[in-house]
Amino acid sequence: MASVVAREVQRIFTAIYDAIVEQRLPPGTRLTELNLVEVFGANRNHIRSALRDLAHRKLVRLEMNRGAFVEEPTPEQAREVFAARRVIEQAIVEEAVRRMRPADRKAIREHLAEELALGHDSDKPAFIRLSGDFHRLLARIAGNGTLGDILDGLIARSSLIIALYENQTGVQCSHNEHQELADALLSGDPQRATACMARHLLKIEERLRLATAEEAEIDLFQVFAAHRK
Amino acid sequence: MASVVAREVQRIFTAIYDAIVEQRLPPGTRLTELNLVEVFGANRNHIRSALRDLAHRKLVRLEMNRGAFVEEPTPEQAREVFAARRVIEQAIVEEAVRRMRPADRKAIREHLAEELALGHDSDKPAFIRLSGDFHRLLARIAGNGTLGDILDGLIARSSLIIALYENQTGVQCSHNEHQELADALLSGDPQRATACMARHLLKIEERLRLATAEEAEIDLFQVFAAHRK
DNA sequence: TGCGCATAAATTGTTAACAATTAGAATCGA
DNA sequence: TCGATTCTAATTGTTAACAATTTATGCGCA
Repeated sequence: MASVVAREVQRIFTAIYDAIVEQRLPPGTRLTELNLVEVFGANRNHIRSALRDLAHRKLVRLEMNRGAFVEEPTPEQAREVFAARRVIEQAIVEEAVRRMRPADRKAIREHLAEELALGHDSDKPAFIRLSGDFHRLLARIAGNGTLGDILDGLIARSSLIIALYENQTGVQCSHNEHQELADALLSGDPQRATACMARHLLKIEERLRLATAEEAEIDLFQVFAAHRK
Repeated sequence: MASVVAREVQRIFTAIYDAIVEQRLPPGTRLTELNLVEVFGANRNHIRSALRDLAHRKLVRLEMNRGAFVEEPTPEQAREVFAARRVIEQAIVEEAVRRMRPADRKAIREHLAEELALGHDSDKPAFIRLSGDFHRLLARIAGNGTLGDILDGLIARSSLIIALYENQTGVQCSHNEHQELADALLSGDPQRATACMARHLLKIEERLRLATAEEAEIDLFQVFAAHRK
C-alpha cells in the first residue's frame, strides 16, 4: 500500500481490494468508473488512480478504451503464483523459525485460536482474510518487509485464483494444515517447517481445477462429442 | 510493464524508468510535473500516471502536495532487496538448470560474449543494462513469468541501491562472476549453480557501503568527536 | 427471421481552467 | 545581523466540460 498517496484514493483502493480478495467481486466483473463514482462519492480521477493501482497488483485488468475488469488469472498464471509462493514462503518459514521470539509464539497461538473459533461458520470473507493473515504473520516474523510486500501481492492473487478454480468440494479445509504448520514452527525445526509449508501450498493448489494442457486443447471436441454428426 | 495501459504513459514510464535504472537520474532527484510535461510534450495526467506507476515499483517516492522524487532506499531496504533476490534467484537458477535447452545454452554464451565485448568501456548505462539482462535471461529460462516480474522489480531497485551505496572502488567487476555462474549453469549441476548465484549476490552486497546499526547510532558523536569541548 | 448498416447512448480519454498548498523572497522590527 | 512574519511565485491537487471510442439500439432489406 506504500505507493497510494492520496487518502481518498487509498480509501477507494482498499474497499475494492478487500472486495476482490474476499471474493465479493467475482473475476471478470466490470468496474465502471461512473458506478464507482456514485458508490464512493469521489471524482473520476481518484477512481482511475485506484483502478490503476489495483491493475498494478494484477487484481484488475485495464483494457484500452474499454474499462476495468476484475482479473481472471489463467491456469498457467495460477500455477506460477503458487510456485512463486512455495519459493518465497519456504524461505520465510526458515527465517521465521530462526528469528522466532516469545511474543511471536504467542501471536501464532492466538491466531490459531481465532481460526478455530471461526470454524466453518459460513462467513467466507472472514475465513479468507484470516487464512491470509496467518501467512502474513509468518512473513512479519521473518522480518523482511520487501519479501513481505511481494507475498502480500501473491496472497491477494491467490484469492482470485481460488475464486475461479475452486473445486466443488467448496470450503478450504486448511485449518488443520495451519495447525500442523504452527506445530512445526513452534518445534523450532526449520527443515520440518519448510517441508510443511511446501506441502500446505501444494495441497491448496491440488484442490483447484487447473486444466492441464491436453485438456485445454481438446476442449470443444470433447464437450460436443455427442452432438457431432 | 503489464499494468501500463496508454501508449503515451508507457512511453513516459519507460523513459524515466530507464533513466533511473541506468543511474542517469540520481536518487533524491526531484521530478517536477511541469518539467516532465515539457520534456515529453505530454499532458499532466499522463505524467502523473507514469509517476504513480514508478512509485508503485518503488523507483519513485510520491509526497503529498510536494511531488515526486527518485527513491533513496535505506540500508535496511537495500539488505532486504538482496536477501529477497537470493531467495528468488537461487530458485530461478535451480529451475533454469532443470529446464535448460540447447537454445538457452546458446543465449547464455552469446550474452557472455556481449559482456566481454563491452569490457570496461566506461559506458556505464550499457554495462548496467547488460548485467541486469543476464539475470533476466536466467529468469526467462526458468519459465515462471510471475517470479520473473518480481525479479525485474528487484533488479531495478538494485540499480538504485548501487547508485546510492556504491563503494569508491567504483566499477562493478561482476563479469567474472557471471562467467563463473554461466559455467555452473552449463555444467548442469543445480547445487553448484545455486551456490554460485548466492555467492554472486552476496558479493554485490558486500561491495556496498551499507552502514551497520551501530554505525548509524553513534553517527554524530563520531563525526564531530574532535570538535567537542 | 436473420443480417448488415446507420444512429444513439453509454463509457472512457483528454484538456484546460481553477483551487489549495508549499517553498522561497522580501519586508519589518529588534 | 538575525529572526520572525507576510507576501509572492511555483507547484500540486481538483473539477468540469469536451472529444473520441465503444457498445447497444433500431431500422431497412433480403
